[in-house]
Amino acid sequence: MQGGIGTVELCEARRMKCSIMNQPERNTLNTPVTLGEVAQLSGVSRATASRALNGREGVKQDVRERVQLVAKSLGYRPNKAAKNLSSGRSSIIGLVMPSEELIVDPYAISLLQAVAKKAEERDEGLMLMLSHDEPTLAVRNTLMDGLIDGVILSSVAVGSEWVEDMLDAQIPKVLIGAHPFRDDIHCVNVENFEATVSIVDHLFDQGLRRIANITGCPSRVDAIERAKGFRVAHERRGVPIDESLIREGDFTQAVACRLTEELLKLEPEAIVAANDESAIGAIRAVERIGQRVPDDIAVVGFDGITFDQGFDQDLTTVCQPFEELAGLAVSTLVSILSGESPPLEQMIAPQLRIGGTSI
Amino acid sequence: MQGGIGTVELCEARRMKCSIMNQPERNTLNTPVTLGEVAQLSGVSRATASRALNGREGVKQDVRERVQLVAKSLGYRPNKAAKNLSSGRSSIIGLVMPSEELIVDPYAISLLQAVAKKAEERDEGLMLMLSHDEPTLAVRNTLMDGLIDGVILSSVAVGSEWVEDMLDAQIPKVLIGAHPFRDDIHCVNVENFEATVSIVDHLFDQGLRRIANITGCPSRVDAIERAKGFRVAHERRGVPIDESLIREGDFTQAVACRLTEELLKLEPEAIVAANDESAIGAIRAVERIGQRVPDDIAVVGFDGITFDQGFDQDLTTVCQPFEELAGLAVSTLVSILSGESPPLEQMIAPQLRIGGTSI
DNA sequence: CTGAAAGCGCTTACAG
DNA sequence: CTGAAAGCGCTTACAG
Repeated sequence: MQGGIGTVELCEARRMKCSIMNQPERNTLNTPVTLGEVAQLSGVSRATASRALNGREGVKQDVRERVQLVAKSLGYRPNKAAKNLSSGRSSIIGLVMPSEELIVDPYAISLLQAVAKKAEERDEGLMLMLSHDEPTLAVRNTLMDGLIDGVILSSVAVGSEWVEDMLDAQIPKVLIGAHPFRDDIHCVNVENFEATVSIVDHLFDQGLRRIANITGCPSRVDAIERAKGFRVAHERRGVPIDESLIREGDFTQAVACRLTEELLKLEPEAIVAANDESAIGAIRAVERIGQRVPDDIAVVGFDGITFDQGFDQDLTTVCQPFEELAGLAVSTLVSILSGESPPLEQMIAPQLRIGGTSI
Repeated sequence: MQGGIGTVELCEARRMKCSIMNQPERNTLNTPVTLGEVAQLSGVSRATASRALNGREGVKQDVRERVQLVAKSLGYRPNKAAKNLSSGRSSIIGLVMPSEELIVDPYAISLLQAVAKKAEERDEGLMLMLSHDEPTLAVRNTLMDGLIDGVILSSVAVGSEWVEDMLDAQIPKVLIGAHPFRDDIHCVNVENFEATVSIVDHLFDQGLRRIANITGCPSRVDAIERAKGFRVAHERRGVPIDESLIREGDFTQAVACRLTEELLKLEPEAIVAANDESAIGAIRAVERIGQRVPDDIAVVGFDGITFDQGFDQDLTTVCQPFEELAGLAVSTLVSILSGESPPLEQMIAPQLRIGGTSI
């Protein structure tokens, strides 16, 4: 360790400082190492140390390396509060989701998990902002408090008042999923439409023609897009649709189960459920009347989370690219915060997974 | 507004300052109001304003009120980074959960939601820390960064290495659920044992005697406690247990479904599932062989989240007091952080909910 | 390429 | 009861 005092001495100095000044106990055992200490031990000023550590240009290579080495060996971790205060960036992003959806919809949970992971990878903190009453206010406040830099929000809530408020609010944001009426908001989205076409095509390929559809909540864009995919797939192949086989679901097992009980009387050969939960509900109904999937009827879903759910059947479905989606959302938000102008809409094509419920 | 300049003038002043100094654009439209501005407009020093706003004693009543009024009318929001830096408290708590559990276990999600709500109510930010590889390290780092003050962790992960590490680490923490071998850690817990006794008693009251049990993961304390409850309930009533009716599950639908298929051959009159997911799996198995719940067999669960899950049956279960649990966890952590010594273990008795699957 | 200095917005002994 | 001042740990023009 060239230049400056040795590690041992500094440690000693720090210990003395602590005991002498009777520092108020911090949350950690040992007082954290500060930039000043790194600088001192590296024999440079705090300014230079800061620049070296933050990859700012204009630092001699050997100096940079020395500082970095010292920082590492000291286990230096920059104090985020100080960094935040002086830089204006907190490096925390908010994840805004409707509180109820989280409970009902495994999709929301998978998304949450993926965003948490990707945020961590980019060294961004993730503040959970489950919206109950006044989410827009809460977000705006948190933003004003300097606690978060911006938010990622799930479009599952698009349509509810608060999301509309939020979209209008001057808050750096990225939507996961699309908004039906607005194209002025950054969003990352999945090809719901084409993916549904391909899963219906898959059923056609099995020789199935009389296909039922349990749609999702009509207020949600993904549901609308999937419903459209169902129709267009038929049109493209010239297969007529029996309108009585199309029923409006709400993405839940319970409703899908009830709807399927009705549908089964019409003897469809397959059921296209708007999501995996609905597919599971459908399968339950089929089993209740003693029939079997896929021998008596094929069932397909959407999302690709049934396996994780501990569901015991190998569902044919479309796998949401959760991690890609989340990664893109995080990086898009970060680039907005950096003053860049990422594309307003970014699409990802999900993957079809053929399972045992359709073959 | 007595003392000091008027609101209009200050606003004017601020606007000028912004435009003249060509302030770097913050994340918000208008530059946030600072303590200095509140103080100036109130005709006091920043020190006094700070004391007044933070409810510190030693401020004349009328001064306090004036400052508070000014702060309110200006929409003052203290900058958290600054507050954090000078006070050493971030007012953010971490919620640590195993990433996988979140996907598999609705219990974890309900807990997450409840903790988010309660943290918000206490004006504590909630940082989500889903643990993948090195959670202890991540938590310790985040703590050292000054980003979080402490953590709440779910005991669903007790037994995994990282939790054990975490428990030993010098991190302010509260466990939700118990730890099998340690009583030196603050935890809030539910009466799993007694609750299970009471739900089995309920089955006895229905005249049922031949009762099966699908347990939870043997590594989890709640599973152990519930399994014990099942046994003790029998002992207390003097009802013999058929050991072949006790099977080890893992809290998932899939496994419970498979186990139930086996159990049904032994013709039990009822199945006590260790959680609602298992109960749902059991019901699926029952329906598959064309039998009905509760006519042919009664099924009960634990957790009380099936209703929200969109499950269409009214399950008899024990309702976890999620909000109480979460509220207690948050307040316990806060009191630890304040240097107080809350009780190490706090128990809550959950409520039995009689549904249509057992009567 | 580097450093001294000012500043981010708050809190808190220390004097009065 | 109140204020001037120092300090929390970092960043960033501004000079050299």
